Amino acid sequence: MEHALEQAFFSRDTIIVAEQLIGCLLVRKLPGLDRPLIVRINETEAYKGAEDPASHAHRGMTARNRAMFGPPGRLYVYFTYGMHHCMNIVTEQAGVPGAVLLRGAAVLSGIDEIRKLRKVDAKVKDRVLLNGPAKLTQGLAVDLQDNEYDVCSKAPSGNGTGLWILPPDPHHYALPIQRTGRIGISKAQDFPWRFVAILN
DNA sequence: AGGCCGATGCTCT
DNA sequence: GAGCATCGGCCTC
Repeated sequence: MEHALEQAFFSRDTIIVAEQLIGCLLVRKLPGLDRPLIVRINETEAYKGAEDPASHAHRGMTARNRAMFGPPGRLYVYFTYGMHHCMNIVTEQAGVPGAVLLRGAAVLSGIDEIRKLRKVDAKVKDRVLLNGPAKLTQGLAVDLQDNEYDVCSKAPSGNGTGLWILPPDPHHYALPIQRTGRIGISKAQDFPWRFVAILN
């Protein structure tokens, strides 16, 4: 394994982290799989604290959003709509809420296992397998058990579970990035805090 | 290609 | 009790 992104990467302004996570590789190790699942992040959104009306942390810390106030580099996973999970990487510094929602990715390795986890039939195209925040968590088997997991901790050896992030592949051209308003929210839709890789 | 809607249960007021 | 950082199916254009 190459060296994963360290805490210093995440301990910065949430918007910077959201933009720089585009093109990074998300690596997921699952029990019983000899090879990790690897995807390239292509859509993110930044969420902050009191100044962000759309953020779970807008009105302070609660049992659910506690991870957003903790140290950077950990996961903030929450359950929504009675059936879906969404995953964030915590940013800023301990005591200052912030997180980047991972909204979409392209599969680089482990396509068969990811298709199985997504429970899709053979007609579904690779391109749409992980193009949504709840599809991403389902396809990588991330749920509330992973809340507050430290993505900067050492990857597990053997057949344990782990998750970490690698910088963009240096052999790959940098992806052009589009910046837009966040989607799926009812407040602060004008904040341009969503980043999307322009593919092809 | 895009809009509407139901599913389904937790969180916060 | 209302709303939800969603998804997939079904409908119309």
